[in-house]
Amino acid sequence: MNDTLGTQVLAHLRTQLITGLLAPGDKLPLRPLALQLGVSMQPVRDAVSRLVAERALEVTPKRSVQVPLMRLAQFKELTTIRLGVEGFAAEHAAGHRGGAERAALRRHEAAFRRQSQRAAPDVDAAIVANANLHFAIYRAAGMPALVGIIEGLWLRIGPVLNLDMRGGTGRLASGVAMDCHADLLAAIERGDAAGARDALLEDIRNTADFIEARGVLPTD
Amino acid sequence: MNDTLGTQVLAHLRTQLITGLLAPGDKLPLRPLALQLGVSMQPVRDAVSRLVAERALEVTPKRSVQVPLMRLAQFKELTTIRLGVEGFAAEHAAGHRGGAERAALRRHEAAFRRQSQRAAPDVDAAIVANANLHFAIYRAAGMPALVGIIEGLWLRIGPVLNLDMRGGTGRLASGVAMDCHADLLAAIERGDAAGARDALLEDIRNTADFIEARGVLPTD
DNA sequence: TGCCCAGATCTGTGATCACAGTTATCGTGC
DNA sequence: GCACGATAACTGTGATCACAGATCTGGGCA
Repeated sequence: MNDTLGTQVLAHLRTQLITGLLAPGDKLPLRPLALQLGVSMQPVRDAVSRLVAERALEVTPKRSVQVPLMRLAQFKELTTIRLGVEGFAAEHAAGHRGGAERAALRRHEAAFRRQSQRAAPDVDAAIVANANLHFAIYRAAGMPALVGIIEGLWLRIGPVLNLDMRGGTGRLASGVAMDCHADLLAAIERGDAAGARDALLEDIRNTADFIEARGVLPTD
Repeated sequence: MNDTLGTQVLAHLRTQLITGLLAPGDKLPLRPLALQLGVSMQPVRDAVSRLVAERALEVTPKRSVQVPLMRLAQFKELTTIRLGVEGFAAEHAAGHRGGAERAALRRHEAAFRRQSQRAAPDVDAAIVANANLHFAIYRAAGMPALVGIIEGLWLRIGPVLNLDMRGGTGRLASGVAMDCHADLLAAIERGDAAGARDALLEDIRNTADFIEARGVLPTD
């Protein structure tokens, strides 16, 4: 049942959104999209409809589907929510210690660190490793519904965050994310809920501050 | 643009879910539903598709759409998430004090109290007043995206909570919810973020404990 | 050369049909 | 009377057409 065409189209669009391959403002007309993916319009309608429900896409009053533009205020709001919700998840993840997940955590952290330290980082690989690390932690909280909520947040903020990283602004090389990840893992491994939360909050805040400082988000 | 048929069907189904008129396990076949609402299958497909995206409905492997059954573990998980997310919203609502919203808050609280104190409460009115009160608070936090997340949580847990209340189990008459609401409003009016959070958490916990004690949720 | 208005083309929405798979029902055989 | 099997009705999914409204394009006028 998960292999319907609509579901496949959905997965395709989700990864494009989260990895920043689709930028805010990009139009997604149904018919050309269907043609490009080799399916009829109906599965595309289903997938787009679901993403519109999660506000990962929007249909404008002018009858066109696009990746929502994000104003600075909305970015700050989503960041505040992320601090609350993802911080909450990190606390619980540290509480549960993530048993079997520990190895995966270390693997993703190493993958991200490897890209950060390279002279010419593979941005795609870094983005994927970062997402894998974060979601491995969130899953360790043992609350699938919470992971779903966080996925919704990433779906909305992903185009902004990763479009920026993809632009090659050198944030990766700064290594601040790397340090946060190290603190985060250490806190989780010693079962320090408050420490894990704080490390994660710093990671989120650093990223958000960097984006905001670039001043590319419209203010009105 | 908001007045498409699909959006109208969506609104109809949402209220039915939140108010407990649709119970877990209820089937929602597209064709009969379309016939009943006097529209074609397509708008119903759109609406159902969006609710499936929010996990407020699910399509079984056997090809039928239904309100998801909820196991005790899932109920507890959703309750934990509500404690985290709605508590977070209450904190921020108290921080912002909710200026213009204060009057609305008191009005909804009064409406709920009125029904609770009646010998024969109007369950529908009480459910609506309770929802209005909670969401007026969440809106006061000034984060629309957060309100959307909480709506998603209520959409999933509403069928369980309000189906129970609708069953006439006398929880309304006990007056515990009433007391929590009073504490909650008092805390918000004096700008006490921690107090507002605690009062809300107690409200959520009381409700959840009551449902769990009834033992109607399957454990496997 | 610059502006504006019509027609062509594109947009999402709604409706309808075909199809494969499931479920229910009813008749048949024991 | 009961179990079983075929068939009919129903399920969501995919495809396609019609339609109203927005957008783009190109030609004609000032």
